[in-house]
Amino acid sequence: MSRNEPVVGRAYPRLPMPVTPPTLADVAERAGVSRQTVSNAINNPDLLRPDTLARVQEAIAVLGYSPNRAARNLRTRTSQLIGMRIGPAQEGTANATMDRFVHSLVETSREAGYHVLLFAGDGGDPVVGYDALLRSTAVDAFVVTDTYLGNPQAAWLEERRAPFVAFGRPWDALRPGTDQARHPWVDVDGAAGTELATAHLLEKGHDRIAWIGWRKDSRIGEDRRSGWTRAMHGRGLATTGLASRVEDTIASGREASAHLLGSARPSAFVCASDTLAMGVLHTLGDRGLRPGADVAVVGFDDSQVAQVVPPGLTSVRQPLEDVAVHVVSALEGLLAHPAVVGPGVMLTPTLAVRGSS
Amino acid sequence: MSRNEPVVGRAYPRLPMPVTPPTLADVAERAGVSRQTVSNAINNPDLLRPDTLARVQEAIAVLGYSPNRAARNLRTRTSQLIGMRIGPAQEGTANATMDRFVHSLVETSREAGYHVLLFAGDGGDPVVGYDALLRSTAVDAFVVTDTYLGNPQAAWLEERRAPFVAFGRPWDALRPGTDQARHPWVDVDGAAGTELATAHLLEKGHDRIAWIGWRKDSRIGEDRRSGWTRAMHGRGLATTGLASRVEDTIASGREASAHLLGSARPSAFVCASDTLAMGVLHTLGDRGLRPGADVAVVGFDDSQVAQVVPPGLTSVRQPLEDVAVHVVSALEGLLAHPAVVGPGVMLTPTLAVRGSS
DNA sequence: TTGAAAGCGCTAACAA
DNA sequence: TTGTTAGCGCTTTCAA
Repeated sequence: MSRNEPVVGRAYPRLPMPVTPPTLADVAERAGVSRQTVSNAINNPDLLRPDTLARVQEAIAVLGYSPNRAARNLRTRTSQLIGMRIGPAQEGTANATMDRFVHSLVETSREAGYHVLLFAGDGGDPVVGYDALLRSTAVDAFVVTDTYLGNPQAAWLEERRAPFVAFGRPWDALRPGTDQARHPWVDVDGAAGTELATAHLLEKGHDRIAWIGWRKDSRIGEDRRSGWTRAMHGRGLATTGLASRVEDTIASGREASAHLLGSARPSAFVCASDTLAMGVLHTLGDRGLRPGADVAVVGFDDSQVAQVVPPGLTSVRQPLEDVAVHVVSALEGLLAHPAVVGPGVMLTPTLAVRGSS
Repeated sequence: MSRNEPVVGRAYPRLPMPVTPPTLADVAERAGVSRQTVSNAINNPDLLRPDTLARVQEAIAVLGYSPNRAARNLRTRTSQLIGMRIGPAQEGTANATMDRFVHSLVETSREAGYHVLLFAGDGGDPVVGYDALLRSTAVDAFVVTDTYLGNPQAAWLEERRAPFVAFGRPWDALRPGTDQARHPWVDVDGAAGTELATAHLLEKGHDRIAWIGWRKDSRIGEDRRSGWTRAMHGRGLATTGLASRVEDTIASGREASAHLLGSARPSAFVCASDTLAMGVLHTLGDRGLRPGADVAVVGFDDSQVAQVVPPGLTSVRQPLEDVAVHVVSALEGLLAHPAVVGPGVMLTPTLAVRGSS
């Protein structure tokens, strides 16, 4: 029952686009059939006799017809649009996960017949943007990417029965008594990533591996931290005095690493973000230490920064292309069967090894 | 004549959102007026008597009404959507101009009552994405960002009389006999940026300043290069042997700078991109030279990479927020008066000075 | 397998 | 100042 886009024939000389695009009626007249038959040719081609179908398709090709979106949307009560909120660009950090994800989402959505509608967050109330789009039925569903902030969006959207898929597990929105969330979600196993990073450093012979992460109230931060402790403890190594929890800024990473180098004297750092890892690189630069050769550093996110900074920053890479694929397929399931909420999807990151380790 | 979004009252207890959102008719019934009066209350509030308006607004607030987008779009033949093609994320480079621009565009569009619809480029024909959206009247206009590649999009869109504004001057699409383009455009003066960068280095006492730019067939590259030569020649300094034209990759920048350091022995580099500048930083790292202290480096784009790499990469910054503002206002002008094409807008970049110079 | 009728929710034009 | 009528272009009945 796929909603086929009209096939644009190559053999037919296409008429120049008139001021107002052709409608179903124009195609019907040219093909000598009724409007419904043209509609069927597009949406249910199996219903037509082959010769009728061919005649209609020729008319479609010649006229360059494509169904008017607004009319179709009005009639079918869909928009083929996925809404995603995008915050202001984060300058002065290495954070670009969302940008990379947007690219993947756009590509994946296209294959599913959807476009991505971007909207800005209102400075004050984070929910107004969602509300406006929802009330006006401007989008079919949302992709929510900032569940981790403890934002009320997920709960708010659930209450409205608004279709959405979260990129980020529902840290505290599980159904009572189950491990099932009320909404579909896709996430990347951060702890597995940092465990991978730590194991990599252990293999390289490091045994004093420090952690620089986010403040304790960050669920993601604590999750990523747990991968480091798990790997260390698994080797019987202590972590006392080797951890630091700070803001996600270059300056904080710089300070934390300077402090740790003076106290616990680690030979390697695992960081909760590339931003923090870049802070470590600053400290090494200040002290004339060489990343990789003197002190190993691993970041998280595999940002452009990690890829291009000399001598290359080893970093945990989230499979954002796969995330997008799972998000879109969850979205399709959600729109097809609104009542059914499938299980969450947890993906495993990889490690991009570069000069810094 | 502004198309006001309905005011959401705080004083009125909002009814829970029903399964199907309220329509104009629901509001009309509740307010005891006709549907047209409700429509006027939203689109032409001045036409209503204050007490009627208040009654309607109360009903709107209580019901949480917002006009159905599809119906409005169908009737007004607009979509309040701006289409923008987004390519795949460029990994392994420092190029993120488009991402930063998208953020700015989304924010600016919102103020003008538009949303941004992102679509992916078909690998083969770059025009199919535009074509599909145009034929189905899914967007009101496009923002085209890759005119510089010599892509046929601008000409193609012009031929279709599709409304669009280009980010990037029309390098070879000027009207015959004039310096006017056939379409509105906004661009940043690259030559002014590199001239600024070169002048900055000259002030710092450098006189052997090298250029690493793109291949000669890149109009943007040659434009940026001209700012460097202008500044050098303006001080009576020769540029012979100080320039290199390569691919826009880290490796190319690395090789070119290594070669130049061995031949012309420059004390500073001006680069056509942050990617190339990062290549220079790689070479300096290889040779134990300190950016800023031993050799100065300036990039172009003020990417995240420039901002966070130690000791900070001085870089030419494009005023993308302003670009977005001018693009959106050109778009509004275009949609209001399709026949009139205003003059292009050229903006001046600034220099973000950091440790590398 | 094809066609006729109805209506999605809104706004423009006109009438009262 | 408010209400009535018509119709944007499409798809979903239902009838032929």
